[in-house]
Amino acid sequence: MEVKKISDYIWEIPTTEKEGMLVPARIYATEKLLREMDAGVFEQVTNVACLPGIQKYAYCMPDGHWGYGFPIGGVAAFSKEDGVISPGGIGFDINCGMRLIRTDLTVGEVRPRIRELVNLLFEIVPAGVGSKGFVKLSVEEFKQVMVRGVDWCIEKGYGWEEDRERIEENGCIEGADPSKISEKAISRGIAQLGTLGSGNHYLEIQIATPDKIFDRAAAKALGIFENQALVMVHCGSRGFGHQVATDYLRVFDAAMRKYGITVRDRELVCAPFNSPEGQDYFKAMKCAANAAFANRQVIVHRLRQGFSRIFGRKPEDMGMHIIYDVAHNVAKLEMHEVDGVEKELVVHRKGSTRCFGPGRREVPEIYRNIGQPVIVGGSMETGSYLLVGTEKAMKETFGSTMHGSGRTMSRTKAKHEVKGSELKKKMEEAGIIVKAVSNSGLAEEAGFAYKDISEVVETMELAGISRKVVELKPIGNIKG
DNA sequence: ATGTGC
Repeated sequence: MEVKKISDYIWEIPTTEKEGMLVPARIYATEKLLREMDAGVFEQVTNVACLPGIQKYAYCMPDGHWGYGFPIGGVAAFSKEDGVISPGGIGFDINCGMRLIRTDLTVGEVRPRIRELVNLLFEIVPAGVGSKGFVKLSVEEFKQVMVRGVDWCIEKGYGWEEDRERIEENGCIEGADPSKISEKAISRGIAQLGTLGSGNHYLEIQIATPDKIFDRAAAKALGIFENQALVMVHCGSRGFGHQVATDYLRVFDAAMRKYGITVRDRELVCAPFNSPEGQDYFKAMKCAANAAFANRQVIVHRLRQGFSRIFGRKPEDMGMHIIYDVAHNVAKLEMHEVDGVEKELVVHRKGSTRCFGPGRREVPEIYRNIGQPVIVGGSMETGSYLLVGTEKAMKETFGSTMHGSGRTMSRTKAKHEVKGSELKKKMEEAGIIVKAVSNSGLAEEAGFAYKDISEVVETMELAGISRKVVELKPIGNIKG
């Protein structure tokens, strides 16, 4: 495939490369990361460029890799009037996302208690496939969670009033409609509030590395200081979102025939955004997104309790404020400029993060002059980053950046490369105390199975899309 | 990612 170099960090595949491409495809990467990308990325991103109503470019971020229909690391914006919505552009785990919680504690206070802390958090935050949460809900209450998200949690005592504004969409996307949710999705999701899940989902105790605070002013505004302990949470909507995606893939199969849409790959199944089917999925997707925000909220509530038990102080006396919460698997209606005209677009981000620049009204007032916080999770061995969005991102990528490091090795291969028990020992020697539901699950997440997070983050920094604030290093990890 | 294949 012909890949044109636009800059040191942007590569373009022209519309002449594939029949039916409506816009060019753009990949953000260094030359090295581009070379390492699997062939699936090029195939998939150019397939996406063929979807009806796509605007400007089909994008892939530097952490991109092969996914269901769309690449993971993908961004695609569609016209609200004559574009589509596609579950494959959002992902099965609807509103999979990251949340970062600060503390006033230092590494000196936390490290001596880390094993105790990891053991307790593992006990009070259920993890693993099929795990059940501690919150018992009636069907009516679960529907309230779908509609009200974090607001419901705060009302029930699972959080603080201030938490709301420190979450993308304030933890509640308007317009969720539980009548668009199947019985099966309800039965899968009803007992899962406050659970971590499995795969690459985790809860991690991290330290703000002193020589890795890149922007002092932004760090201060975000409540970051040298040697500070923080907690990062990575999880989504569990079996509930998965079932919503499954349900609507089936609905959309029929809708495609009805509306005469053809796609290059069956996994790109979609429906016109304005069709009844498209709107039903959008409303159901919002239910799952709100349930995921609520899931992370209940987890935060429990980890505040856990810290309290270990350190003998109230969470509010330890400064356990949420820094921010980002969704990296979701579609949203947003205003963006296309050919000099402000338009409302259906922006799909799948394994990519919104990174709005300073001044946008969607950015919480407390952060409005530094830009939207972006939480990027690396592998459990390497570390993570807190970034902020830029004005340039608004112009170039519909205000979007990467979401993590991105896999380079299959789960199966990773498991053959290292034994979970050995990896655990190696991590503990390196100062990371880990407690996982399964050892084989741990091996799948080994650092060598992922791209170098620093290189991925640096790419978007040099491209001017997101700016580094601080690098965070793990000292404790709880894994499903 | 996922009651880890329908």
